Amino acid sequence: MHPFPILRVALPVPLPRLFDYLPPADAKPVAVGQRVRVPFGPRELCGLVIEHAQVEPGVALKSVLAGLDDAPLLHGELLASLRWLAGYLHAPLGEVLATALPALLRRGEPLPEIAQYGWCLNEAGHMALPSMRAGKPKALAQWLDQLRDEDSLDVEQPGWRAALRTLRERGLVERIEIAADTETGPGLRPATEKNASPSVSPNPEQQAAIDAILAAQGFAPFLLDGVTGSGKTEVYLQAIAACLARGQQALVLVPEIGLTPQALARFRARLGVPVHALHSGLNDSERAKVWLQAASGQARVIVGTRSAVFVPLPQAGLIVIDEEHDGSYKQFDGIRYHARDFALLRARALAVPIVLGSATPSLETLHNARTGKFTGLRLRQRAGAAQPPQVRVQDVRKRPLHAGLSDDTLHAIRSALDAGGQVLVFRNRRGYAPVLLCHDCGWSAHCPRCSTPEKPTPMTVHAHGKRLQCHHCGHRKPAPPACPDCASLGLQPQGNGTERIEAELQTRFADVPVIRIDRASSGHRDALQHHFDTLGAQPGILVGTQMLAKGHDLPNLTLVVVVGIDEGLFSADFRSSEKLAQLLIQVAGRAGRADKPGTVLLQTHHPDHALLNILVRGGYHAFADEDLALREAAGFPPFAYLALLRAEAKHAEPPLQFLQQAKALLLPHGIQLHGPLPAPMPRRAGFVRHQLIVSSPHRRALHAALAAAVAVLYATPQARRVRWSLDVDPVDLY
DNA sequence: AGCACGCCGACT
DNA sequence: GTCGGCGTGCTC
Repeated sequence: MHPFPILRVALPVPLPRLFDYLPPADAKPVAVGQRVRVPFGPRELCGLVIEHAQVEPGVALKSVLAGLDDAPLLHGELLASLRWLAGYLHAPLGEVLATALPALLRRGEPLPEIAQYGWCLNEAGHMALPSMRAGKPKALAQWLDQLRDEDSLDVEQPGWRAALRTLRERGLVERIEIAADTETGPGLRPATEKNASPSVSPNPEQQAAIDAILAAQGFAPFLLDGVTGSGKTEVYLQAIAACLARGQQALVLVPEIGLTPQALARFRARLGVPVHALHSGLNDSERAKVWLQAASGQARVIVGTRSAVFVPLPQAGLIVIDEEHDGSYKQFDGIRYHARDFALLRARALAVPIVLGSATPSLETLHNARTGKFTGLRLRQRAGAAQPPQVRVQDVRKRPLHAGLSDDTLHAIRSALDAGGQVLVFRNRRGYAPVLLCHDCGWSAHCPRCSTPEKPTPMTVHAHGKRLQCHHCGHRKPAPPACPDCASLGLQPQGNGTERIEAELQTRFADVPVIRIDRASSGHRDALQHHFDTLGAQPGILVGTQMLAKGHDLPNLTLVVVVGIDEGLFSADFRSSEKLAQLLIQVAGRAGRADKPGTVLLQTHHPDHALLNILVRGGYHAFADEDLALREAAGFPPFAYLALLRAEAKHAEPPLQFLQQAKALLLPHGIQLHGPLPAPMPRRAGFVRHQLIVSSPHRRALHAALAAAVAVLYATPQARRVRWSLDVDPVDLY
């Protein structure tokens, strides 16, 4: 038989290959990048055509049922970058594409309408205009003497709704679809001097950073390294404005917690063009629209969280990653991509500058800046001449503690409140107490689904001692009234979570509001904002976890208390000290304003700990020097490349067998292997977990080995008996 | 991952 | 006598 044309299709199944189909019966040509509906076993799936090929069929091919789009959905740079990503993560292309596409489009649904509409006076309107009474409708009618973009109404004509309704009822205006090249009056598109609010004049450091970014040609990675309040956003804004002025698109990635309505409002006000937000608050249809608006070039500025790194940028001019060290850029399940790293790849492919901003850059990024791969830009001045906070390490050994707080700390809180200030108490443990212990026999409450005889996982006490909850699997149950082992009534919550600290502070400082901020108390961003709004500028205390480390402005924050960092000082993971240092610097950066210097109080039982002292005396960069040296000596990133192969199942044998086989496959490639070993959390939600760490000082060697092994692993029968995953460049080894 | 086919326990 | 448990096999 002669070879004949076929379509190679990526499908959302965990199989590392493409599937071949005959063109659809209707004989309409299907281009690469178009979605197709195909039969797959007993079901139908939506896939994406990746290649055309001339192939001698080894098997009888089925036909594509239908092409779903008139034009390719993915093409050019984005399609090429996603193909690269699938290779880099050793993941099936179909799954990578399913992760990258908005859910609506991945399901094969029709493209939502994204046409933009404008309003203008019709003939009757032009006739009626001179004789209209003065007022809102007349003012709007005058403005609508030329076609105006619908989006610009909000900005240019506040309170337009009632006026527009009046004009419509009188039949004086009409709504017209705006084609991409239609001329519109000075509305929001394109940017104009008129509606972009004037920029603050940058200080010399900011100006130098802006100049460097604007002078860049083609791919140019920058690290914008500046402390809190040093004005990184101003640099982003000016770089974006310049990008818009060239008629290009800008993509801005922000951490999950950073995409606040205020931040968006600031971008909108300053840039004078619509800013398209892409975050978890949007529904499927809204997400798909923003994605398609980016693809069409209508969306000029896209601000989004991790998954926004997948928007098409046909006229790309700039990518910005704010708080580039933030952990939320890495996806921890499914396709484990790192949005910062993928953004760097895309910037290279798109030949545009990319700005990574942080007060506490990841050690990878810092290393890249030091070796000259990235251009380092420093901002050292705090805006408005704000003083850096004073940091005090407080030795609490042998001191009495009240819900974990020392007398000195309580006094400091009292003084700060009396001076009209606000206080933030930071503790990285949720709940009331981390452990429930029997004072008589030593029994303690453990999670039945996450514990092993060797490694029991305690359940955290919640709801003032009434409930137990496992923070690893979410398992909940009522706290027992008596010890299950000895029937003693002497069950005591041990240790202090945010809930207990809140209770303690409420009784001691009954005259001010005490507000707790953690995952349990503020489920969504609006609740979080509400908490900050209720406090306003009055004296008060905020108690919370990581969520407090950044984001919302507290106008009068003068004291930050950090409790319970000692666990973090001795954690075994190679990245735990980096994370702790970043957290401490970020939390500390929130203290103090122009006229009110801030104080940071670190309570610790290890006042002599080396990391703590380097950090307090020398700041983040001194810490980074030290930690980078340790990483180099120990052969950890950024001086080596890692991958983590994990497997879990109800019983221990299948994961071990699977990883043993993986080890046998990887061994001949001369890379370093560590394991298989029980995972640091050896059981979770009833699953036994093992892992194999794969590393090499050479990226190419690591990937060659992984590629060879993974191909076999997908086909092995052992793989069916476990849930397994490969994490390339794992952020930590947990 | 789904989904079907295929062989062994407690229910109408 | 059946409904259904999940083992294993396949998907162009």
